[in-house]
Amino acid sequence: MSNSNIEDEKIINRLYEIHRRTAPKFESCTGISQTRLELLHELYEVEEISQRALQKKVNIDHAAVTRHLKQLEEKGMVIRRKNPDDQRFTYVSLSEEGRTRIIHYREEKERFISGVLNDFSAEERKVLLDMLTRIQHNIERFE
Amino acid sequence: MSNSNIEDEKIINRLYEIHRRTAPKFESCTGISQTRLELLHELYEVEEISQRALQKKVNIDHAAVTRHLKQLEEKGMVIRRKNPDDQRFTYVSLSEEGRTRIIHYREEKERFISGVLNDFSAEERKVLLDMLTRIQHNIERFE
DNA sequence: GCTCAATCATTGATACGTCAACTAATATAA
DNA sequence: TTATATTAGTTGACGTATCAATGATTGAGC
Repeated sequence: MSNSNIEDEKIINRLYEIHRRTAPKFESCTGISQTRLELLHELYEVEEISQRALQKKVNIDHAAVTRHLKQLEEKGMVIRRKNPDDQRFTYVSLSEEGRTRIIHYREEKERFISGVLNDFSAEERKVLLDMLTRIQHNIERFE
Repeated sequence: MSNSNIEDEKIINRLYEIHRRTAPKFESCTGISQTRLELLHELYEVEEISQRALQKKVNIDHAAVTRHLKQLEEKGMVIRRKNPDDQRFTYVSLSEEGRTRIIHYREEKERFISGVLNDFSAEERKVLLDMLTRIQHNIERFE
């Protein structure tokens, strides 16, 4: 196992560990999970959207989207209705309550992110985002 | 929601998405999950170690460690035995088969990592690892 | 020596992601 | 128009992480 790759390995391991340790703290800080907030945020930006289109935006599995939205509906955060013109589609929108509460969530998220990146200069943030984007592309190209 | 934070938000979202998309591909490429390979790798480096010490090294929850080791034991990859001098401790070691098979896993992991970082210069890798390490520290300091 | 605290391991409940199988509705093409 | 394919959504099975509760063993203080 060559020497240079030990460092590369650390990169991959760090990426994994960062995720594992971020997820619970994100939720305890903001009061909502990252994925759910992302869903709400997409809904915040539109009037109404089909589940399918929403799923494409957040890019997680259909099944997960269905379950999240079902629970968000139970909590009164979102509203779902079938498209009368094509009953296959379910349209989703933020409820009034959802639209109110997301503001608070987003503020907490901002604070959380500020903490995570607090010692990063603007330039560093740019470089980091660029690198992560490249990694993401590299991963897509597998198989 | 201020403008600069949109970019910061992308960083956090990328980190999350990278993990989500890496995990399944890592496993399909190498034939084993990242966490399990990490466990095996720690075992590879020692003769025998207590579950507790192993857990501290890989830094995931006790419960997860127990379950992984139980399954790895069922597959004949590791051997577990109680410490006769202190029955609270369970010692774990790689079986012969485990010791053989990890070599292949590690090779595949190396290939995987090479793909993920293929367009990164040595300098970039260094910078990236440094940044990720800083992020990790920042996350630890929460709450 | 006996009780209480500490430590390791296990198990249960929960959360969230994947894939695969299925249902329902619509589009296509013979 | 009727059979077939496609598309959206749901559900089930599974993997793996977390936290909380429990069991078992050992250590410490009285």
